[in-house]
Amino acid sequence: MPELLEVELYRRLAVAALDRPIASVAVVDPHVLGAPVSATGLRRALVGRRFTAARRRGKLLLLDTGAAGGEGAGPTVGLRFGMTGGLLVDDRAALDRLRHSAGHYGERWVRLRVHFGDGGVLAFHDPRRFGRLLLDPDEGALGPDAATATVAELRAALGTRGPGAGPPLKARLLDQTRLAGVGNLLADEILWRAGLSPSRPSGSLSADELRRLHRQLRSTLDRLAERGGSHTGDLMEERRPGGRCPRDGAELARVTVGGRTTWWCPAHQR
DNA sequence: TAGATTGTTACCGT
DNA sequence: CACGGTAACAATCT
Repeated sequence: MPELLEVELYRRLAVAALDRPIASVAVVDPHVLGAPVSATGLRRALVGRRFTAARRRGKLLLLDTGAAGGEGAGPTVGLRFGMTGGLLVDDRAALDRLRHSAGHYGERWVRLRVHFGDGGVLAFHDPRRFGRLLLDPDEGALGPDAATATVAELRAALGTRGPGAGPPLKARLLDQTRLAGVGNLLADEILWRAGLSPSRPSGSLSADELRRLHRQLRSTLDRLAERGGSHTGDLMEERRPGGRCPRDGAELARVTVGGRTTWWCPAHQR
């Protein structure tokens, strides 16, 4: 579920966890910790501190820490939500439902808890266990955030190797090191709205097509944010055999691009 | 039951 | 070596 739009909702929820002293950390499932982080190491890094800022870059949620009393910066916690991760603060969720979780947040899928001195708790929830907690993640490894990327940044992300060159356009949109935040559902929706084929060579866009893609990137994120998330696109209900293009009624094609299932309209996406 | 799933990454071949 | 495609990961849902 979590693409950029969902992680932004998690970020806003996480603001409620700021400036509260961290009393203890319960690693319910050690699997959520990346190899270099141990449960004791994480406790040592966090207990006695507090979260001071909730930031986001692409699909990565970043929680900066400082000393509980005031001065003294601590490590930054990075939360990567994988396919099914979610966040709860004081038992409130950013999203009412999560797919792959029987429509609710179950106790059995809580992988990590951060307890605050006031009795509250921040919980990391992840049925499928692709999510990870990272300490001081390399933010520079991610491309510019898709929600704020400029046309020039988008052009750089796609590459400029010229006509016929480069990987499929969709594969580049999904490459988090070039542009951060777009996942499989958003990529299909954006390309559908922009009228561009997912398999166009990434370097083959004209200046006009590039501007169109940039405009649709922005407007799609705005529109789906209003509607409630990455799964609220016009294409979503048609992602099935026999699904039809909501714009022109043509039967959608299912292909694999960039290793992901891709639905697109051969009639108007060029 | 077989097949699919919204993310990331190690590995393999060109 | 750089680049790009594939499988693997884990658990659940249709």
